[in-house]
Amino acid sequence: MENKQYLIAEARREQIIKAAIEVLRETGYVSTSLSKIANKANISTGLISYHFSGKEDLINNTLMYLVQQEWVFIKEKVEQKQTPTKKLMAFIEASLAYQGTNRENNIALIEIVFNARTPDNVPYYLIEDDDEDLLNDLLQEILRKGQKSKEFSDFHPQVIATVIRGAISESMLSSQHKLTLEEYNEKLTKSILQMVK
Amino acid sequence: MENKQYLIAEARREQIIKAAIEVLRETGYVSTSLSKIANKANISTGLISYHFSGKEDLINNTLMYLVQQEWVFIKEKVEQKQTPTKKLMAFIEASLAYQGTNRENNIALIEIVFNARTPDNVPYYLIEDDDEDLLNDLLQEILRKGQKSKEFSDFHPQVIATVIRGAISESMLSSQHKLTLEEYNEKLTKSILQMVK
DNA sequence: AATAAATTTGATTGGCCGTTCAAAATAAAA
DNA sequence: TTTTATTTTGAACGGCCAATCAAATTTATT
Repeated sequence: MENKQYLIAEARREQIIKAAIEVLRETGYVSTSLSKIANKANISTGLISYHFSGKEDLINNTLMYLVQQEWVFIKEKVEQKQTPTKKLMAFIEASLAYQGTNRENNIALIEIVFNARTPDNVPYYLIEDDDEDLLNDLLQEILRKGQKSKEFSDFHPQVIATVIRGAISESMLSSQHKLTLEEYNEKLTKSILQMVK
Repeated sequence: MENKQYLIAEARREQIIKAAIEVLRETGYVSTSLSKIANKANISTGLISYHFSGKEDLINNTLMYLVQQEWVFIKEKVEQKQTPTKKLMAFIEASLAYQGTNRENNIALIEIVFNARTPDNVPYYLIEDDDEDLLNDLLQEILRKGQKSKEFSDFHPQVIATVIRGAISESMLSSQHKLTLEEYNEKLTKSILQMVK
């Protein structure tokens, strides 16, 4: 026991969030309880209630943490490229890469999005967060600029954005193709470009 | 109270399944309990346990019922068309139409797929049911035949199938585009054809 | 009509849940 | 050091859950 036994609040909050992510992946949302999270983090249950106003608050903070992680990773990769075509390719590659290397985070995110509901009982997966979906905005901006520069053909940007993001999400779930991440990325990118060019 | 008070077993089972679908949509998987389902169906909780071996059994039967409903609907529409291109268009249109007109069923299906886990704790959404995913098989067959007849270009059928199904799933969730079902179907089909031709 | 089989009820049981809170431990401030 | 603020514990509470089962009701058979 050489660790500092008490961490300041912010570090403790992050520790709890990380424990929540682990438990979400291991047992699923339905079986995720505060006592399991507390156990995973080696703290008492009461401490979670001290740092978060309740289970819902903890879940929401965990979701924000997960969304932020993915956003930062993908945004950075996209910004390194200059042309819309290259940015689009970077977007796809980075999305697949993030899902490949942060599988635990992605599963936790799925568990939350498809389970949590607002106080008035609306599932998170049906919420239209027009202003909060940063990845969607980024992708749409790439598509629009590509159309302006004539690299891309004339299509409805939101529809194509939906197709691309659907393809990325689906590929995380269905591993029915027996391809490596690189092979899959190459084939997916080729088809998407065929569609937008 | 003019209904027959007692139904035979098969009818009772279906009644319970339909009540389960309603409760799943209204309250979400997490809050779905046998007593709520019993209440919705105006029967006692014990009766559910009499007709199903447990909650898990009921959920699995509900899932099979939902998958079957969608499968029959789409399969029929596809079989009415002759060429791979027309079959593909019918597949997309029927998938979107089913989701549009059976929203309650689709939400219940999502709630189950993203929550239920096998006894050894594998989420349903990660199971690779190679032999059980009839819709995937149907779509792949269409794509392969289209390649044989030279209507479609040379691509990896499973990858494209994943893209198409992802686009369809995603479109149910993200209604960020403000298009009608018909408009969306038209634009989506156009883009998909651009990709496979 | 009498008996057997199938169906339905509803109360009960034991278990896990999220939250609360007084008391203890630690850290910070004076 | 003394005092105050922050952090942590762990037990206790009320609530809902899935499952069980004996008793009651209805249907089928003889």
